[in-house]
Amino acid sequence: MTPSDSPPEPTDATPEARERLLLAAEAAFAEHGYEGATVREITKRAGVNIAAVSYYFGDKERLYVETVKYAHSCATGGLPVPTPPPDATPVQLLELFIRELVRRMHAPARATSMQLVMREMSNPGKAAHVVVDEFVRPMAFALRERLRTVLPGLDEKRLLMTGFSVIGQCLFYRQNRPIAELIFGKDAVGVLDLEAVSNHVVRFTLTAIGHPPEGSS
Amino acid sequence: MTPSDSPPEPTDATPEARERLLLAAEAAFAEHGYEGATVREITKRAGVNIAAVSYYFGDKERLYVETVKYAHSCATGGLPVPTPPPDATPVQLLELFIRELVRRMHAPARATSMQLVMREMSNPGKAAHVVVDEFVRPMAFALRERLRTVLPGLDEKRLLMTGFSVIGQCLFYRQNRPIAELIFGKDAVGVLDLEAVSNHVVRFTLTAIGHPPEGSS
DNA sequence: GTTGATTTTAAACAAACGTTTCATTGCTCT
DNA sequence: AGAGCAATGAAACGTTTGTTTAAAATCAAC
Repeated sequence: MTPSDSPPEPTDATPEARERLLLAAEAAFAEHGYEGATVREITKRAGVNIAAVSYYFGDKERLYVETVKYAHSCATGGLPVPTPPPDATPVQLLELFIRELVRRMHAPARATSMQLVMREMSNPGKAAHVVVDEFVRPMAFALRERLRTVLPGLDEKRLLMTGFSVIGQCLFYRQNRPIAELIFGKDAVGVLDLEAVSNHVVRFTLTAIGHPPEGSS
Repeated sequence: MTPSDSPPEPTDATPEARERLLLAAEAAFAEHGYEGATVREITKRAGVNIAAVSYYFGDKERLYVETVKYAHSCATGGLPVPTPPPDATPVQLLELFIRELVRRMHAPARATSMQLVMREMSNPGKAAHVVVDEFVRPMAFALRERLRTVLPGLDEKRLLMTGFSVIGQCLFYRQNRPIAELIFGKDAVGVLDLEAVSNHVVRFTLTAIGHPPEGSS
């Protein structure tokens, strides 16, 4: 009958309707959440018939999971963990890692993708473990190992919290920018671009762990 | 007919049905969000008739706004901004402020209240500006002023980002605990209680801004 | 040009949604 | 007791939801 219940397979000859559906679903789910977004709105925005979601994905929930995966692959651009240059001190490695972290959070091109992924992370559903397994956990573990190298002898508990301090700083600008703009004004927050933020987080973090950068005023 | 469109007034003789409705709505909205929670589920959990939401609040949206306000007042316990002791150095004032911030984020008794408020903050809707105006903005401004006292001469941009670094650390444990548990295990994150977190955030922050506490190993 | 599979379409489905109606209850005054 | 008002109850309202149906359209292969 139809390739509905099991995905039509990434046979690489996937029709373009499927892709447009994913694109529209990404925007809708990112903006209104799973329950807030309707399949009618999604299919309308994608320019396909409403039955297409059943045809290509089976139902709304499987469309959502596939959309989160799709958004995640778009947001990360395929890069797993940033590859460090061979000759670099542990502190420099940590700094590069933080800059990469901030870059991924900010990347304006993939804003909606990131927004959807973040939404799923705030309220972990059936698609969360996929993103965690193949993206977040490797990043978190890599950060912890780099911190461990810089801070040998620190107990696991404080090591974990130090990592959370780094991630917390980075996540803030992604998760709470609307509120920050509501408090301090759109202009005041708008000037905090990628470079300003990453410079600040690097300086703040390195100073906090006892390895202040050179020109730390 | 009924006191529906305008609230029945806090005549202090408010019936107990209204309160139960708010309580049930708080839990439902916190767990499933605005669109995900249904008035049937709420009224069922509250043990009242479905028409009660129309009778007491007019419609679902006004119930939601009132619930967020209610949750906010519950979460903050009525305290506006922590009152500092008269004899305290600027750094001590900042430390006390951070500890208060962490305490408010953690407070397990008001967990659902805080969860609902945070959910509204992540996706600002019609109830966000109320919470921002009478709770978040005063806190944010107070934090900035205390940072300004400790760090005189720092330009506004970096002052803002320093505040975001503090808030970002505190928010992390509230907004991303489920994901953190998914990554590192429930046990590893569970041991990070209020005291451990506030001690860490204080030490991390004070060190980062060049005022390390005494016993900073 | 016809066959057969794949994709798209319009229409309909039952279920759940928020909301309203109206009758009924409980209570307080006179 | 009876009138007036606040509160509750059961049932239905019209929409919108996700999903399905079956016919029409598109396309490749023979």
